[in-house]
Amino acid sequence: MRKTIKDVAYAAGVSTATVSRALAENPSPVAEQTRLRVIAAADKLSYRMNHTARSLKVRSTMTVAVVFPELANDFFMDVAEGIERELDAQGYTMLLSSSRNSVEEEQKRIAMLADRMVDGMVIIPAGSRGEHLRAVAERTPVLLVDRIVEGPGFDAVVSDNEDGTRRLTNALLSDGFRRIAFVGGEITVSTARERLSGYARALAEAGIQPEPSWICLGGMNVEDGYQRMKTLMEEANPPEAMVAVNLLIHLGMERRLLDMDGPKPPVVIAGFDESRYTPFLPASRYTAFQDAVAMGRRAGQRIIENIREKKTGRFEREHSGERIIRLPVTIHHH
Amino acid sequence: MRKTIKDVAYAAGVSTATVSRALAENPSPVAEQTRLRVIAAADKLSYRMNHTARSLKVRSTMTVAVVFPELANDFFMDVAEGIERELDAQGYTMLLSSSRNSVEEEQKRIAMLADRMVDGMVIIPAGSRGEHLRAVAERTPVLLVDRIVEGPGFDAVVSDNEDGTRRLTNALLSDGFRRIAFVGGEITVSTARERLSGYARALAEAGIQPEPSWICLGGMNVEDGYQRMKTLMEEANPPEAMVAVNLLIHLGMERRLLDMDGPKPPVVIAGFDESRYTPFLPASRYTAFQDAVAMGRRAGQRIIENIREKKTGRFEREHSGERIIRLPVTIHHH
DNA sequence: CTGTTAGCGCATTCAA
DNA sequence: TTGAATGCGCTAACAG
Repeated sequence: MRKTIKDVAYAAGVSTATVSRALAENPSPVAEQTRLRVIAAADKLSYRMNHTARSLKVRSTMTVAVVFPELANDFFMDVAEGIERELDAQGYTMLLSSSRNSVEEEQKRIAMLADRMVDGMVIIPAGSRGEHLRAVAERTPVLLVDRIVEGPGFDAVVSDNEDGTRRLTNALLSDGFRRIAFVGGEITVSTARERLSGYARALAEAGIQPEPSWICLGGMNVEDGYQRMKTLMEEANPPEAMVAVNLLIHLGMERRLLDMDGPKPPVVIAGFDESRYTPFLPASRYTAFQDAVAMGRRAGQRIIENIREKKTGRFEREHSGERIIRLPVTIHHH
Repeated sequence: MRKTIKDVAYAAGVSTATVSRALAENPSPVAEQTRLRVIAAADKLSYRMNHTARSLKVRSTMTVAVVFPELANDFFMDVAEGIERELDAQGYTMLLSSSRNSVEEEQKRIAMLADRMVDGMVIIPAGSRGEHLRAVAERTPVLLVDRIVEGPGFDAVVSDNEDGTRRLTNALLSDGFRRIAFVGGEITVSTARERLSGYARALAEAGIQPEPSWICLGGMNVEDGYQRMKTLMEEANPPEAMVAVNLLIHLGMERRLLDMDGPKPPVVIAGFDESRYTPFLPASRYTAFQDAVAMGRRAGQRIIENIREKKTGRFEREHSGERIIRLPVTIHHH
């Protein structure tokens, strides 16, 4: 059997209360001498605290749950790395799970995690609405990352998406392109919406009226990018350049180009996000780089702050309005 | 405050024991009528079980910890997806964390997770030795994935790495290449070792004696691949083809090719693993595909079996010898 | 079929 | 500075 605090108490010739005090993080009133005796006994027995029992008692697990739409996604995992580093530095543990791009699944996960008494949650929401988050958010600090949901109430750490596509589009305009398409995503997802907005704004500022066929919305996967590029290039007068809403779409577009017979059309793509493979994508000219790890770190700090505020009771008061942190993006030329 | 079992008992006019029985997964002896009353009371109060309290009592958290060297890695995350799906289907929750490629960190993580009473652990070991795993493995089922450690004692789910590089090399040989290099990894990592072995075996079977400079070992990152390709191509009589130990190395090699001035040398690469970007890598001709999600699923099943065996006491007995599952790899041509 | 009782391992009153 | 007692929320004997 695993040793308990009782075993240590017996071995050190003190009470369990004293052991608890001696082994506590924050200095408790214990004579230095007894503390040493307790510690000696503890590691002679290789005692390890039962974290579950402690959690039940102190009503805190020192755990932060992270719920992302999927795991196998470079951007998300960089964010997760950032979060974990920050949490770890503060003594928290990260519990990472996937909502599989389903709001329903997300809701289940969150409920289950709340049952497990996680101290806080960091969520990249699968959908655009946040009703199902509200209930849990009343008891547990919740922080949104990357995407926000409709209506107020949630703190968030996101990128300045509109600025990103605006600058991407401006870069293309500076290069002399005028017929610029936007290959986007579901308008329900905040990032997709904001990025569309930045594109539209840049064109408007340049006095260009986009043709309806230039704006392609819908799914955000590789296949969607492939199909849209196909459709676009089959037009009588196809666009000369395009802005891709994310890496998956971008990749799909490039793959379509790769699959085309005959001479490749000289289209140019400016897309959100980049990866180690970006140098190999022939049409890629500009990318809007989001520092995902940094975003994760900010999120980690933020959720810990919220957890602490809640503990000290300042939570309710200061949370009248939500705080949204917008991180800048960097435009890279290739 | 959150409702407890006591509140439900009071509302339903029964004892807490009855509530516990009525709400239990596995059918307990409760009159259907009282069960209904309890359930009604429970969701009128929107009661949710305190999972921590339950865990303390039943000494099981229904949680499996997964410790990987890093999170931002496509292969690992596909494995994680597979594990999670399987665990989820069986009612388990996955706790994912990173050892940051450090054995020391791995040990800390594992100890911490053991404190949290996880029911089992799935580990991709950061190092080649397993001493630090042994202690925890005596109390908690441990399963290795992708990589194995020295000495016996651990169940594992891995790929048939040797077969993979052997077939990769044979494919290159069939194409007429004779001067084939192996750009590998740390010999301490089992995958790297096994893959080297497959390459060497294929050459030996073909009666070819590799030149010493063809076998490049060491780090397994993009930069390492870059450097090695550079060195190889600076030789007087460089190899015509190469086998890459993994995707990162492969990528580094391609990048070096990309950076070279003048006409590109006509080298061909056969590498382990593939990604959505593989079609864009100019030198890539063959890949050895590992179904990472399937590997994860097998790992998930396996660890759950071990957990159940342990519970039923069969654990110690049947675990005299370890069981290593080797999954086949598929060779793809590009 | 149901209630009573007794802990799981720990932190924290309250006294001493 | 220390110990004894209490209970976090739940389940599992053991009676009835």
